[in-house]
Amino acid sequence: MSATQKTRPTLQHIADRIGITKMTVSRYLRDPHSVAASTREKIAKEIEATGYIQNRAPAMLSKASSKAIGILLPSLSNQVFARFAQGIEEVASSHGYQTLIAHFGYSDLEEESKIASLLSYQVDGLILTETSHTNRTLQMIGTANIPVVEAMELPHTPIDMAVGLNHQAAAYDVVTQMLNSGKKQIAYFGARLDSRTKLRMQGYTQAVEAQGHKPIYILTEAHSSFSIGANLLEQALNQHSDLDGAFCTNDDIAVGIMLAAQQQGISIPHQLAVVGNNALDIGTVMSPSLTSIDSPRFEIGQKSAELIISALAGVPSEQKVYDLGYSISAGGSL
Amino acid sequence: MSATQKTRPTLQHIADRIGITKMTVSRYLRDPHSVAASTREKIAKEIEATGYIQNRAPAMLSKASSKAIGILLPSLSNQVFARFAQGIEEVASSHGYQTLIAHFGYSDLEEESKIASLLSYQVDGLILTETSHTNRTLQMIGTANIPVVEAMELPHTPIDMAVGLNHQAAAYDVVTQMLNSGKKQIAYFGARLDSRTKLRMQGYTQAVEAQGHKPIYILTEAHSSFSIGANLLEQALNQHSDLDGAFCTNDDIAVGIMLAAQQQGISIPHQLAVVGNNALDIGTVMSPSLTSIDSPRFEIGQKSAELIISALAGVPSEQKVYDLGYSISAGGSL
DNA sequence: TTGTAGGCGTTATCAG
DNA sequence: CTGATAACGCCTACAA
Repeated sequence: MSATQKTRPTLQHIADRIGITKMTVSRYLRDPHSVAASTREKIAKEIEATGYIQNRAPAMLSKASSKAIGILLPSLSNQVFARFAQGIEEVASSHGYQTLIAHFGYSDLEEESKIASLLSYQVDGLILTETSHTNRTLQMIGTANIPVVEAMELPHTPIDMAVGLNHQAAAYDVVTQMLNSGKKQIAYFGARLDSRTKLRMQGYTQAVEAQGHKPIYILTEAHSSFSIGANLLEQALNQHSDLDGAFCTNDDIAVGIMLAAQQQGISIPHQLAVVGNNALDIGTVMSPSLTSIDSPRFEIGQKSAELIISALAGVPSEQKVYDLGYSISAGGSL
Repeated sequence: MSATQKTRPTLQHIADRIGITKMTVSRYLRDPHSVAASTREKIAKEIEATGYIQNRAPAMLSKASSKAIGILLPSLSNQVFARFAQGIEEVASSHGYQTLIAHFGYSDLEEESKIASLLSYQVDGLILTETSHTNRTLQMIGTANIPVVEAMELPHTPIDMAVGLNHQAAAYDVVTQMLNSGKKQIAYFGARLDSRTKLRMQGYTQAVEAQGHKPIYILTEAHSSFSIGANLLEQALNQHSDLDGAFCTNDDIAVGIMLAAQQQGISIPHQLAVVGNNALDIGTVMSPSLTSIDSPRFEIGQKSAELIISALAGVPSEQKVYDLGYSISAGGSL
């Protein structure tokens, strides 16, 4: 902790103390065995003593490469993206890449600003989690000329690559199951109206209309939460007293609905079937447990990182869009 | 989208097309009114057309400044840190600073590696969320010579600055309330044993011992979750059939306990009082609602960012440790 | 095995 | 108002 010097140590500092040139120190850092054993020891000792920290700025300058992948998450408060980020990081770190995380609160403009920021740090690749972008975002990504993966969905015209699942089909499937179980008045509960909420709504609508029912939408612009779920149920019951099913854009809302329903003595699934999305842990401790559409988030993260890294290694993937599927986590709420 | 050039546009490219030097373009970017009106228009047009993206690498090289603040979060799946990050970003962005987020899964070593990474990108300041660090972490921070805030807790010997609250006192207070309400066999439920879990445990222990009771610890190394809460309750009831209170390190565990208890017909709070930490939204939709210790996370984030930015502006704060207090969000579970 | 020269993109400084 | 120059720290390429 004897910080005699005010400035961060550089290769030059280390070299000077030993009486060699910075070039030798640079070589040591990349491959310790490329320098003489005696030199090696001296350098190692000095690096240890000074607490030298690598400086990526020069590499960013000369090669426009930062060994970093930028990750854009819609929100930090949504547990869904934690496993996704872990999948990315597992693959990235095993290939010597760092990850830089930014979040944009489901806002196009905020996404644009965060992407500009990440690009200004010369990230080598980008992993996005929305498929709707501003024109300037698209332009920046175009000029940056780096590999980009849009994760979670399967856009018809991806910017570059995409890894995700068919949310619409998943919704169609499970809503059809609900109908087949005898439910007739199923409402769709959505919040925040991001693109996945809309896709699920489409799948829902197709399923109910296919059986001759009218879709019922209970929507809010608010950020989703457990308490919003509870509020939405109240709103739905006021308008549709014969409601017997709830298909929810996520588990937060689904759990909020279950808890509110049970407090009113509505039995689940007998009087009201509830289905969510994302299969979060909380659904498993509910009674009955929550039926939810599960997605391979960790694997989507892994695959996204693999695609970026392959592209950076000069091996662009032939296939541009990967569908990693979904499963239905069956619970007692349906 | 006519990407004729493969390389990212630079100031030089833009200058060449107009027939001026890059220096003028550089000036324009920092202050558009520092160049002649006619020049200004030409530059603006060209920047718009090329989709120029700022490159921070040279600034990082020459001034060792990146206009970025690094944030280290223990976990992305913990909702607690979302508001905290928002508080930081609100202040940072209003001062022209970006944020770079990394997470370390409550691991010292992972924290060290993420800090090394952030420092290699020349972040101008660091906001940490743990008070236990490896020696190498401390050394790196020392040599980096940048302002550092340890947020959430109130360490006795902060690295530099700290903003947080007294978790131990909060725990003492609320456990004392539990005891005063007539509970005698209160257990502490902890997971993952991070430093805040330990502080709360100390406060709990002091409170129960002050009234002549023996502390009961129900702990797990596992990552906390709703289902872990349910499991821990089962374990606790096996060992202590007369359990009448549960003080939990967080709301995930508390809610898991409440749901599991209610499924067994245990009435809350009559037979079992439950108290959590963090006052998450889910607690408000439980029935009864969850009593929980609430913390000013957004404000902690704001204050942390303010301290960093003041220090960077050359106005170091006299006071090094800020206690932002806590409140008890009263619910029916106590 | 180690050293020297040059360059990456931007900005501070000084000159015109 | 605009231009020329040098510097930041590291790595590639070449030289000894």
